[in-house]
Amino acid sequence: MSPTRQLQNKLDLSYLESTIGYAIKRAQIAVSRDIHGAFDELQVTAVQFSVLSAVADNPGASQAALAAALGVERPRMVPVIDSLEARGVVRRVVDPDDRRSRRIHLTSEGKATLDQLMIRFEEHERRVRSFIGESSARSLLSILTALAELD
Amino acid sequence: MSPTRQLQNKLDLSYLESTIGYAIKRAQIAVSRDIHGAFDELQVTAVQFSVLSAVADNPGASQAALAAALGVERPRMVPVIDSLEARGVVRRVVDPDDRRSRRIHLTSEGKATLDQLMIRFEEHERRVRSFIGESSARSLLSILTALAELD
DNA sequence: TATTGTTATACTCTATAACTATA
DNA sequence: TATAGTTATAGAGTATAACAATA
Repeated sequence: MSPTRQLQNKLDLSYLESTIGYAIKRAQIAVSRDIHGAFDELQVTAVQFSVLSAVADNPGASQAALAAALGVERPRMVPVIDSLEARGVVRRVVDPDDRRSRRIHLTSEGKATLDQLMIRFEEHERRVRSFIGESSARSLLSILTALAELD
Repeated sequence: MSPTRQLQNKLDLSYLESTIGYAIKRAQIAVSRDIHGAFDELQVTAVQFSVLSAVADNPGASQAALAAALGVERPRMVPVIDSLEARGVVRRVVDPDDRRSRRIHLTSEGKATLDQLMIRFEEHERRVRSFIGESSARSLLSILTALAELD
C-alpha cells in the first residue's frame, strides 16, 4: 500500500481523537449502549428511566417541570408519559388548583419497576466506574458537570 | 409549597446528576451545541466536518472505510458524501483496481473550506479547554478515550 | 459467496408552530 | 395575554434489509 493513497481499511484518526468533541461523543455512545443493554430486558429506554427516577424523587411534578428539568422539549414529554402510563407505571393526575396541569405520580407497580431498573442501573454505574477506576470516575463526573454549563 | 408534593418548577435531580450516564449526556449536548454554533455560519454539520477531516488525513479512503472508522453505518455515509460532493468539496473516484469502491478525495475548494472549518473548530476546542482548565481537559480526554472502549 | 455503494423502510429524536383549555 | 398539554410536521440520526455491480 502506498503511504500517500489510503488503500487500507484502518484510517488515521489521530487528529479527531485528540479533540474533546470527538472523544465525548464516542464515550457517550459507549455508555449509552451499556445502559441500553442493562434495560432492554425490561423494555425501558434511558429517557423513560430518567423520567421514572425524577418522578420518584419529585412526586407530583408536572410534565412541563419534568421536561424543563430533563432538558427535553415539552412536546417530546407527551409520548414518553403516554407509554409509561399505558404500561401502568405512572398516573397523570389533573391538578385541582390548575386544571391545565397534569401531575405525574408513580403507581405501586411503577415503584416496583423502578426498583428493578435501579438494580440494573447501579450495576451499569459500577461497571463504568470500575472500568475506568473510581478515582477517574470522580474526576470525570466533576469535569463533565462543569462542562455541561458551557454557554 | 408542600415538602412532599412537587408544586415548584425546580426539581431535585441530585440522583441522576450523580451518575456518569446523565452527566456525560448533558456535557455532550453542551459541547455539540458549541460545535454547531461554530459551524452554522458555514452550514456544515459535525459529521460533515469529521468526514472532511478524516479524508484530509486519509486521502482516497473508501466510503466503507470512512463509515467504519467514524462509527456510522454504511448507508448513512451515502447522503453525507452526496451533500459534500454536491457542494464541490469532495470527489468520488471509482477505484480502477476494485470498481465497486469509490475513493473520496478533497477538492482544492474542499481544502480551503476545511481550512476555514479548522479555524472555527480550534476556537471551539480552545473555548472548551479554557472553560474547564487545561489540566482538567487533559484528564477528561484521557478518561473519555478509555471509556469509549467499554464493551 | 462476499463486499461496496446504494435504495428503501421504519423508528427515534429534535425543533417548531399552532391548537385547546384553562388561567 | 400567557401557560400546560397536546397535535402536527419536518428534519436529522439510527438501524436493517435487500439489491446491483463487482470481486
